[in-house]
Amino acid sequence: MKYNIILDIVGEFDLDKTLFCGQAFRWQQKQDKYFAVVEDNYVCAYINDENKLVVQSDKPQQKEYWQKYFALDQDYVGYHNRLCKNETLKKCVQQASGIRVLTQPFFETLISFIISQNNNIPRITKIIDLLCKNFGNKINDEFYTFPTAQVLSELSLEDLQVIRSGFRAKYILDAAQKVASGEVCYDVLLNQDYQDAFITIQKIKGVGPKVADCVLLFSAEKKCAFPKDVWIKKAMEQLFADGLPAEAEGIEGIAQQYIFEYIRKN
DNA sequence: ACCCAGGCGACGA
DNA sequence: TCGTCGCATGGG
Repeated sequence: MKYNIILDIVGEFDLDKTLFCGQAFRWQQKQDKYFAVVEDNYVCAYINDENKLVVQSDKPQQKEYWQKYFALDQDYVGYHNRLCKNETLKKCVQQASGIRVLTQPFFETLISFIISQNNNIPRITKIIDLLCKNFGNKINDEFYTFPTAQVLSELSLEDLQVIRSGFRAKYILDAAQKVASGEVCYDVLLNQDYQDAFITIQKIKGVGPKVADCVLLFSAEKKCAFPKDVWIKKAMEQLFADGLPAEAEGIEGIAQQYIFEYIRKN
């Protein structure tokens, strides 16, 4: 780990919850440190005794990249205050305080949430792990890069059989082909507003409203994306029968993380 | 043996 | 356009 970056934390920040609340699938905890491969960089992250986030890595990376990745460039004090004006949202925020919405690499996020459909988290993690070990680049005995769209786009369904992803394999190939060809492009999604990006990403087979919102929220910086899975639908019935409160307007995705964590615990 | 899992596409009305 | 159903696989 040659490179060392130290980031200031403003507002609530819970690294453990943020990495293991179901938005990311490739972080591993060892004692009080967390390890992963992000892009092609082997990374270790931890909170030091001055409550700063330390990010160590094998390759150089801009400080701004990690601020955005860990959402330390966002006004979470402001989000927090706004959401807590609503009593029900306040309960969710307090239960799940410190969770942040990461900004993760696009292709990895896209494929990960395609794999997540009609699936459970242990198996999602296992399939992603097999995908990286079979088609990514080796960093060390445990860690591999996430395979590129180019590499996956050249595979056949039989090649992909080793990851045991079932009916999702054909969706993975379609996503890889459309990203590799440029038909679906991250920079375009970033520049589109939410509504247009929501339509664009669903051109990929196996990407419906839920997966689209996950990719837009967890990678393409659309804070108003509001992924509606079975848990959130349950929460909406129980807690927000009249729809999301006005306090969440524009930051529905931030609220979603708190609500998701709350409903799963209760 | 069954049931379900951060959904989606195909199909019929 | 809307509701229903099958889908690969593995763990409980």
